[in-house]
Amino acid sequence: MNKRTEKMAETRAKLIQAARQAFAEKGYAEASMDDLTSKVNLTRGALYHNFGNKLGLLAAVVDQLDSEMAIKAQMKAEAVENEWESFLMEGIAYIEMALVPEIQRIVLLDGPAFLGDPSQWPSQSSCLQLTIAKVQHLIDTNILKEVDVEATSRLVSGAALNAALWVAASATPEEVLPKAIEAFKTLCSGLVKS
Amino acid sequence: MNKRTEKMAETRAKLIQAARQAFAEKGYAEASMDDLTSKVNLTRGALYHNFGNKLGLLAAVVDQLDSEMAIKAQMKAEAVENEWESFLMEGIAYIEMALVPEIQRIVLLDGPAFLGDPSQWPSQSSCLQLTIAKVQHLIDTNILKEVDVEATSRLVSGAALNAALWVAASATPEEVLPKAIEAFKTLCSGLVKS
DNA sequence: AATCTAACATACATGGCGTATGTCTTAGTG
DNA sequence: CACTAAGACATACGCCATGTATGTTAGATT
Repeated sequence: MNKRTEKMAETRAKLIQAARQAFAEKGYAEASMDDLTSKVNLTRGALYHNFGNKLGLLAAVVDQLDSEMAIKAQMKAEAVENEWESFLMEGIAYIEMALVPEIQRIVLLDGPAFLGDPSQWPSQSSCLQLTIAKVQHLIDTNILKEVDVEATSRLVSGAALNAALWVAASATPEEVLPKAIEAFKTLCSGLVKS
Repeated sequence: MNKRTEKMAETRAKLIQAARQAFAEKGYAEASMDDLTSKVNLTRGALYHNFGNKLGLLAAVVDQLDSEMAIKAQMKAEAVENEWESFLMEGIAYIEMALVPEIQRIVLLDGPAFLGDPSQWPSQSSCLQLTIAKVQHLIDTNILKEVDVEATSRLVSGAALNAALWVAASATPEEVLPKAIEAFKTLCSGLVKS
């Protein structure tokens, strides 16, 4: 049982890739499963066998994107020495990633609408978990006020994502992005111990 | 041409009301237009005549809810003397309203997913406009730092809405709500001039 | 009063999802 | 090395929902 699992993993990957493209372009609701499967020379049969239904495919796609986002954000954050600056950099990384149409459309818009609250997702939203860990650490090291960890994390990530939606919808994203980042920093400064 | 427009306004109201209920219960995608129209003794004919298509109906519903939200938030905010406290109260009001399933599902989840970014809606999102005006005023009166108005407003409202999503998804909303409010206040404190 | 407009209902066409069934390849077994 | 069992995927079908095209009737216009 080697050649079979190998091939199955390949078709799963193909379907997820096709779905990423289709969902990003047309949105989850308008994406046809016949279309996206045939683009990788498969049929809906493969899809239902591997993912159960259309929502299962969306969940798989969201999971993959979420993981990729968390990795990138962590890398960007780790590149900064200062702990507080590192925290801010993570948030800024989310804002910037949320500008990518694929992420915005699938993870930020369709994801919550069709899969429910991100914290309830199977992946548990790696991004959110990452932020929670970081906030906890900053509280432990006496940098942040003693706020509620989960609540603060949700507020911060929510602010970042919403800022990104605004930037992306604007006519001149390149011009407003720095403003969003600046406002984000200012807002977050309310969390630091004085 | 009086009795006709009168009756048409009535059917529009009936359809919007039915849609509010259907969208809130099943979500926009899963709501059947045959079902919701027949619940008020109409057919899809009335719907397409009045709203063009299913998205048109959603837009009308969102517009109505958004207006109601803005009014409520303003009332709550006006009840507070201190300008800064009043601003916070507005945000808190949004958090609390976002706990109402109807608002959460339709305005916060399905709205952005199917209609796009709220700032591009026909209603232009009264809630957002309200926050923008308030932020501008607080900057003018030298209470807030000189941040970018739009960016800050988006961040603040985004934080509030995301906090609400978290509260609503939690097992014990009554217990987490105060935490969310507290965290919101702390976060916003970063905006005040020191 | 006659006609015309428009609000709404009815009927039809299209397409998508989900499931049930079929087929073929691969892994295991004597 | 056949033979069988199972799983991965394709094919075929039914159902339902949206959107549109066509009717029908009530009310406005003259």
